[in-house]
Amino acid sequence: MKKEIPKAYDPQEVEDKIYKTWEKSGFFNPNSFVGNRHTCSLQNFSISMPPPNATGVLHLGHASMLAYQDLMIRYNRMKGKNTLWLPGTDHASIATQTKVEKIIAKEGKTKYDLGREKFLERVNEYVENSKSTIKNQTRKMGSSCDWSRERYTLDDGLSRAVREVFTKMFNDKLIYRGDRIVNWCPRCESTLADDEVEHEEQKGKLYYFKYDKDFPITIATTRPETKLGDTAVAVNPKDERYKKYIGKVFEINLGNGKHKIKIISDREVEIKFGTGALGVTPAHSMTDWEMAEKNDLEKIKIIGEDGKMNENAGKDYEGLTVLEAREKIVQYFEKNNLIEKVEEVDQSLSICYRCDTPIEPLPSKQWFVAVDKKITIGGNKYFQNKSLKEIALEVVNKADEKNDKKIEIIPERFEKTYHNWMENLHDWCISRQLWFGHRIPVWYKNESGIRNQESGIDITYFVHGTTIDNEKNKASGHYDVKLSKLGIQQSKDLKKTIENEKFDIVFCSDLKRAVDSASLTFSDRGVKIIQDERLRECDYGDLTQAGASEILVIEKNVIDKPFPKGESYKDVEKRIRDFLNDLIDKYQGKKIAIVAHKAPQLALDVILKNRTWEQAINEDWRKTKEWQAGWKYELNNKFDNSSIVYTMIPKGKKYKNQEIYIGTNPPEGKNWTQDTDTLDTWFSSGLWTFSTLLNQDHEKYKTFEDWVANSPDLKKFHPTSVMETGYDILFFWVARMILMTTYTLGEVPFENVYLHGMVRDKQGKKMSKSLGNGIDPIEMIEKYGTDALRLSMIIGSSPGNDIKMYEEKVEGYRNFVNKLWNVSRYIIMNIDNTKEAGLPIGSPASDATLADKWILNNLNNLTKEVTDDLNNYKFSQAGEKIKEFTWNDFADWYIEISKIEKNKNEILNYILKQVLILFHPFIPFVTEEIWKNLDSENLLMVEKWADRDCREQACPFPTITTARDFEIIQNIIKAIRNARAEYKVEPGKKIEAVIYAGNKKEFIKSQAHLIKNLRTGIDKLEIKEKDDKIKDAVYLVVGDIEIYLEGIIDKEKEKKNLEKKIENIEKYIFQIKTKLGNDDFVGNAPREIVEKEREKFMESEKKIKKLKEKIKSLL
RNA sequence: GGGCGCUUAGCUCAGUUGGCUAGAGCAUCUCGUUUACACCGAGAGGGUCGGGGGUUCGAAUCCCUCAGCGCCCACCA
Repeated sequence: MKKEIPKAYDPQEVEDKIYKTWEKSGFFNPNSFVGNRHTCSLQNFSISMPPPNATGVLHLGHASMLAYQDLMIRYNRMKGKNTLWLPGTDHASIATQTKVEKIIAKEGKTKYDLGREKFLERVNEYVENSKSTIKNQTRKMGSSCDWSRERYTLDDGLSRAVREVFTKMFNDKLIYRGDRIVNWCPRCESTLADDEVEHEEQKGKLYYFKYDKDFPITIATTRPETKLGDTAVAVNPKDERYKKYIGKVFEINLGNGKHKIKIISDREVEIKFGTGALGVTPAHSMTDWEMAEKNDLEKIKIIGEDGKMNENAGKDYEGLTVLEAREKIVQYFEKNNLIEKVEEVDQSLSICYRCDTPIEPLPSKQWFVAVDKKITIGGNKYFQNKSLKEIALEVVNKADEKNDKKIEIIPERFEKTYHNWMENLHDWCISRQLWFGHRIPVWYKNESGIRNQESGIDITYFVHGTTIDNEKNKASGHYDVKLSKLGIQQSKDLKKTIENEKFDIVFCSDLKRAVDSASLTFSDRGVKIIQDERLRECDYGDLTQAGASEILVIEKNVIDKPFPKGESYKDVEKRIRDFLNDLIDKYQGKKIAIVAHKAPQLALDVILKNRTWEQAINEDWRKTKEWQAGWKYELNNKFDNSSIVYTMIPKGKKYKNQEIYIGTNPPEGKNWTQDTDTLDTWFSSGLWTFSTLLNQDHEKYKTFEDWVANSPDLKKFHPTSVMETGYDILFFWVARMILMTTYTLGEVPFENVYLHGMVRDKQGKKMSKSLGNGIDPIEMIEKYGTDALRLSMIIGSSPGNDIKMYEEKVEGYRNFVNKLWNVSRYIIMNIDNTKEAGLPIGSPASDATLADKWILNNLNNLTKEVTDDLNNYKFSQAGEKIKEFTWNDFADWYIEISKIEKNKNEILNYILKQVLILFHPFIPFVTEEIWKNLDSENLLMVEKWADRDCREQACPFPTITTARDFEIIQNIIKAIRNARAEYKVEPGKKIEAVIYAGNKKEFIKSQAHLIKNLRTGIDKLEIKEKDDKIKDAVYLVVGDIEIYLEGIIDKEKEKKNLEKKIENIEKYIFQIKTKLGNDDFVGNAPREIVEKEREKFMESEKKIKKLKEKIKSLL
């Protein structure tokens, strides 16, 4: 006994240490791994780790993905391949932004309160945090990925790749900007791609109604509120009821002004549904939009981006939420007796896949990727007058044998799913109105320096009422001062003046005079007043409270240079610009009132009216002089009291007229502003396999082509070997990578796709926080160890099928890991020579026992089968086989035998090592730790794989196939044990046995030591050739061998036993008899099969004869 | 509406191209302190392979059909 080894394996004690050893070795990085290459071919093997979202923590889904990938990586590394596993994280724009929004909501804030910049700071802070959590947890799983190559989708290099590809696609006319109906999530305030919309079955009401009394057709709808935007009614052309109306136009009024309804025909309309007539709402339904396109109908947008009805819906509805509007219009219909009936129906509701908010289809101007446009790209073998969709279909097509670079999906059935999805793919909307993500590399020329917006925002600016300071001609700056009596009156007057004006929202500066004016003017109007400190008066610093006359003189001097301790007009301009950009982000198409001060108003002149500061000040002076009384303006005729109306961007201004620049870097020159939209997360994820392999010092390369050509990793590791991921993101991600990569590089992103299933709970339900049925992988690791967790996810699962997880399962594998540990503990503690297997080849051959040959033979078969299985992605089978071998053959039989036969150090050591090698990719920690305890020089992680390809000598011992022979001995032993249990022989009691072995006598004799000593409790064993007399003993038959156990017989029991055995065998014989009696079977079945049946028949006949004889003798 | 998958022991699953009396783990029951391991060992019971039909000498396996469950896609207002 040389070493003290703990009785039980303690994963907590070893895992972190082992991981550190691996990391330190540098072997995660293929550049520094030279380990065992000499025996195997120098192929490359690479996997891009599907980037976990930079949000939250690792869940079981990640754990299973990591287990599979690490398994493949470790296997291939041991095979001697140049192996790279590249880790990273995805910024996951919408998921992350939603998450951070929720966090700041708890602080009572919205993203607008923070502003774009500050909000993004918060997001990045959050991302950094969860990134490090995820990284640590990835390590906990034992992942042997190359951390030196870790990437993040928002890295500099990866971001450039995004801009490069966007630009390239734009130049190839694959990206265009279109005014189309899109999926809009009112909560995220962003568009969504078609597949980011989920459908939920819901009960809904189907209303049957007429637009008005004179309208001849009843239509049915589940969304009455959208009827305010109807411009047609569609009927099936074959529908006799409505044929006469087709082409006619009716004028209706739903209370939002008159509009025309044209009766059109469309084959898509189902005659049997509802009334067979469909109200067409072009702006708010995907189907209707297409009909409108075909029929050239007007598209009236009545629902805004905030999910509320807009002015097109009419005065009664404007500002109402969709549901409020629904109620209201139903009331209207009821009042006017227009409703025929209301039906309960099941409908599918579209919701956002990130926040479950109902989706509004809206027309909007967005960026799209054209998937059906055929293009030709020089040097790209795929794109020769082909579309993205066509190539994506071609590349995943088993039937197409000619295609040399095709992608194989495992399991195969998902290729069908993929095709089905791809064939139905529409142009992909890639712009998002999110803040977090890659800004779209598009710049607009705009004199104001503010992003152009088509829908426009109306700003009505009110300077606050006269204050006490005003009356004294004092400059107030940031000093809080009260309104004078006049000021209060002015504000009240203004309230009356603008009585009929509707504002969506009011902003005021947070200084008292502005707050008071605003609340006097806008009280009781049901409009929200928001204070914003960016609207404050210019801070005049030391001049605050000085006489105004002085300010007037030197006002122009404050343009660039602040007064001491104050700020300049340029500073004011800056904060106002900032404020306006916020408005643009949130208040598209809204009418806004601002109540603030003079300087901010001048800044608006500068920004929106394109004045210089000098001009603005001069104009202001003129006005002031003209009217003498300080703070009244009448620049716009609309109001007669201190107001100015700005329309930030005129409505309907077309982008065609606008100068636009698309490129990787910002354009030269002034007044370019970048589009504030960001790109769909999946756009950057689509580049993941190659953007991560591009050189990170990208600045060196001026062109993209140059950059690509000078990235050695890309050459070496791309296409990646396997893409391992869950089937749930086949479309989101896998499909997009195929689209984007074949287009950009002219090669596929990966050669194989391995899809694993979803991890579910014991009942097969999805794990979720709300159900509380989730299992935390880290908790499992702490309790049972990483290896146990890994095994419990790999064994018993098949590709593409969901896997059920529960704690007992992990516990079971923990037990196995401990068993392996104890196997090694026994061997190490009992073996003198554990040094490297410089095993003298052939030396133990001469005295190799049957058991030796049997176990070695089994090990050889195991090695071959496991290698085959792993090559064919049959991970579960491979793992199960090793486990079975280890536990059953090795531990339960062979080690026990070694205690009897002795001197098996070399073989025990050899088998243990082979098992460790085979098992390492599955359970890296415990195997590495045992390996270390064997005083090995190298890490197991880089040990050569166990099969013939990697080792000169797969097995140093001669192995003859004697499996059958050993099984005879096993069966004899099992039969004796069985009988002992059945006859309740006391454990300690020794028994005597006689075996009649016929011509196997000598063979059985040679193994008598095993029969005696392997828990059979046999004291005296006689082995004879022929059954000379039947003794008064328990009788057993194993094949053609008969066994008598003496001294334990209970005649009644023995009789029953034998009878039962006879019964069973008779049943069996009957089956074989009918088979053999069937001429068709004998004539048609393969000879071997028939022969086997005959053998079985004869054997059973013999057996039954013997048993019958035995029964007779008992009587 | 279209497509896909699943249904094998009480539970979780194996079962390769049809061919050894359909297997394993957990659970149950009976024994057990033997040079590692009770996170263990020795044994036992438990299944008309969802139902029905077909192809075949032979079906858990291939085909059809029905039922139940689950998933994905789709513009049923």
